[in-house]
Amino acid sequence: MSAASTTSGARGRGRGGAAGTNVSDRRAEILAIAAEIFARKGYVNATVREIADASGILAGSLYHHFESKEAMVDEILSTFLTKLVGRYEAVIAAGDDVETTLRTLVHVQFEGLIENRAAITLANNDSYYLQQIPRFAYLQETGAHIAELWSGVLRRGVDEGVFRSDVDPDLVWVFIKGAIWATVQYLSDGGPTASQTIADSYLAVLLDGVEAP
Amino acid sequence: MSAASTTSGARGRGRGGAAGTNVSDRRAEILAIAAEIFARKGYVNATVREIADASGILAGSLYHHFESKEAMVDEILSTFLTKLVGRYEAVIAAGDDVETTLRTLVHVQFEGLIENRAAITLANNDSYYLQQIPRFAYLQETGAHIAELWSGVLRRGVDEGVFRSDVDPDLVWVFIKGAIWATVQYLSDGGPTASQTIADSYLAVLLDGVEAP
DNA sequence: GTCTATAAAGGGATAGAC
DNA sequence: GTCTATCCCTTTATAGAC
Repeated sequence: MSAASTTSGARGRGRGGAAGTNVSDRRAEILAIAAEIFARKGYVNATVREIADASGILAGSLYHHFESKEAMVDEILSTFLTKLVGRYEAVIAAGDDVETTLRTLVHVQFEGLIENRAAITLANNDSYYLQQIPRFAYLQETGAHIAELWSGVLRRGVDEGVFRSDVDPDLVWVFIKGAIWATVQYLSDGGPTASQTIADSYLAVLLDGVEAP
Repeated sequence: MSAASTTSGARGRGRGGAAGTNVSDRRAEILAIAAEIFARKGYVNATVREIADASGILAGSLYHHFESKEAMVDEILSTFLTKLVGRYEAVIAAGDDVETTLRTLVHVQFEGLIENRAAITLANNDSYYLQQIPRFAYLQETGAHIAELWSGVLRRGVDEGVFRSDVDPDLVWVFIKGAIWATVQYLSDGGPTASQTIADSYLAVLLDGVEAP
């Protein structure tokens, strides 16, 4: 997580402007473009020339804004993950009953799906490779932390007799994560269905199963 | 994996082959090594030099066996997919009742998970990118065909009143596929649990949900 | 803040010797 | 069937002009 604050930075030359179009806006703009390209072509296959091109500048000029290609994807992923973990923790801290907590977590997960489509696609497709780079070790750590949050809720549900006890909560989290993240493709493949509807469909299947009542 | 120990020795001309070592064996051997490397590092990031190295030969020599790097991954994926589709179709053709068919499909899917770990990881991580290359257009077509097979079974179950009718079968297939394929990572991350057990855990959740009875 | 120009490295692939 | 040697291309990143 510390990676978020470590981003290239240092060049923050007294900026901190409060209003108006400033460096941060341009940075954010380029970063959003980069995220889309990373998501579409994969991190390794996306080139800085493409990103610069899509941003209307030349490749060399990118390095005025970012330290490196790695720094760009680092900022995209760490920003997204920090936000996501924050939401999860807030939901859990709210202290609702365990089924409500699970329902809310699933909704949060699905909402994030659209809002952060590019970052999630990127995480989906390239985490495995990026994790091998020391700089991105936090991906695995954060993944483990998120798994802990979810399976903690599931375990609590088992303890309270709300959820079935014959299936390993860690494994259930793997199922949930896989199922939800897989819908990213479904959504971008033209599915017009709102994320709320899909979230409810998933909750129906997750809580009660596919068998007819 | 043990191939790693043969690193670039290059002088290993022993051939130690027992009787019957032929071209096809060597091809298959190299292809298996390539699949592991593709799975571990991603298609784009894996280099032909690495594959050659792990195979105990030099990069140029690979081209005696394969036309190109693309041809290697093509063969890995198409072989795997052909086999997988064949199994699905056989299960469906068996004509069991719809719940049994679904159960068997899930088991087939999980069995393939271990047997074809490398190919599935590869499909998981790199399909998205590879699909953009004309040569790999069949990945999308085969994916659509597989989706049809599964959601066909699900639809039949809905028609027969065995499965709930309030959730889109296409969407359920996305959930199922995501959940099962996500366990690849779980399995290779040291999970010793046999695929049978995991398959049954998933079926329990899929059919009846996580709520306590 | 962007451009021109280019360095430095690594990639896939080929030709021909053995 | 493998090695030697190498070509050609693309990539990330840098230096300095404007």
